[in-house]
Amino acid sequence: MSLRYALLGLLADEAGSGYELTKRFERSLDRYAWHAKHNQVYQELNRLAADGLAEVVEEGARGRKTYAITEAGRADLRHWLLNPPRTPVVRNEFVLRLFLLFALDPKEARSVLADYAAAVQRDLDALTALVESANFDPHDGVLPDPLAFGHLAAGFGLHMLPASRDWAQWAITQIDNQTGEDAGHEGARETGTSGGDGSAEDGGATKGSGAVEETPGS
Amino acid sequence: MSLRYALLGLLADEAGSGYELTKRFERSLDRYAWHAKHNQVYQELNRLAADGLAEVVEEGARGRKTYAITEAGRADLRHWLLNPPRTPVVRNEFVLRLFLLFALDPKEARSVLADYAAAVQRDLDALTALVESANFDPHDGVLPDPLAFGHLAAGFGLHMLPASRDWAQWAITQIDNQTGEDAGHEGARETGTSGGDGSAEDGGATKGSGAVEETPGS
DNA sequence: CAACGACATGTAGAAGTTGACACGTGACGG
DNA sequence: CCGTCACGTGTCAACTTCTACATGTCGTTG
Repeated sequence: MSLRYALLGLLADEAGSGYELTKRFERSLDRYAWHAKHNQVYQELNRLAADGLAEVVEEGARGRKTYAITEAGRADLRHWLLNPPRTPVVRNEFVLRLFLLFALDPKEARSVLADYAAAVQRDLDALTALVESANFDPHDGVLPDPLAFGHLAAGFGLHMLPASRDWAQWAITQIDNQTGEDAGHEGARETGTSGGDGSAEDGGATKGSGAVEETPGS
Repeated sequence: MSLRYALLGLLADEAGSGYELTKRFERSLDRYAWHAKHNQVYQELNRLAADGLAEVVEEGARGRKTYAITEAGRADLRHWLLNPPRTPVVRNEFVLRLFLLFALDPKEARSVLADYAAAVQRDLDALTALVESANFDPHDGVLPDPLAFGHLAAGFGLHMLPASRDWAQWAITQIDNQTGEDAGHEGARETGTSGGDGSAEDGGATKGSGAVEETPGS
């Protein structure tokens, strides 16, 4: 049912057509919150309209239909937002891959982590640039209104991306410490596999006594 | 196909039965990486065996079948780990809900955020306690081996949970600033809705000029 | 030894998601 | 005015996941 509420949420922000909503979906929710394809969006909009939670408020060129949320839709969305389930579903193929890295040998795992950290850094740079340019088109990214949809999402990225990158770098130091300790003959040299560019290297951190360390505290 | 690789990953760590793998799944992958139900696990194990990626190495009491990964399975997993897709799928009902908070009025949104921050803090406390008790049963959580599965996952939690909590607190200050500025008559009082306990309140932070601020830098 | 709860594995149908394809429209350049 | 490309909406079959149900076992307790 999450897709339904994702769409109701977007409609609560502003009415729009399937095509337009698909684009907004990709811009805002897709990365961290929820993924959906355009055909799913169209189908769900039809269902939303059938259930009276949204309605067609305009029909334009090329069969374009603009949907708006109804009062019933707002009430339903509100109820969903205020009643979180005990165990929400999380599916993240990124993270899954990272968690399973132990199945590779250390230098391969190190390479994947370095690539990941670099990619996260690129995302972060892009987001930072977007946020700092502070006066964007409201339809193109973050809104100036601090309560608005894009603002919360941007803040989320600005908090989570560094943490994600730092974790990857921490994991790299764990690997380096490990290979340096009990396999000192092939530890910390350039890896090469899958095009790692080494741009995510971390200085320091040569301790490491076995337990989890060097993590941000509570 | 992610479930398939999640299971191959767990099997690469250690052989196990469907029941046991389901438990390991819930303990390790479920929270951040991938969610699956027990019946899905059993079905996928059958398919894995049919495809030669896993095999039954032992049949015990109560029809219990212990599966182990095969060489083909290891190769397949390795290939998957080393070849990430351009756009992995992310679905997180938690985050979706948080992103759509703008559809509530400020005090309700504030309450949900406070609840969320408190819940994250509880998770973090639990994880910290687990990690600090440093000598757990290897089958019960984090392994002492720094490269091992649970270790990377625990480190992930220790990095991401504080960021997540901090984001929620940041969002709360954004709401407080907003309501304090242009609706000063009903801004920062106790909310009550859905049982917020206020334990995640943040002192300070009364600035706020419209753009995204007070976020960890690059 | 009967009852009971945790263990352990599964099936069936419905709902959600994916990937590929299909088809008409409007704008714009040549 | 013709081709082409982005726009815009949709269908369909295959696959994945969810909810609910079904079935039997082992160990413990009364």
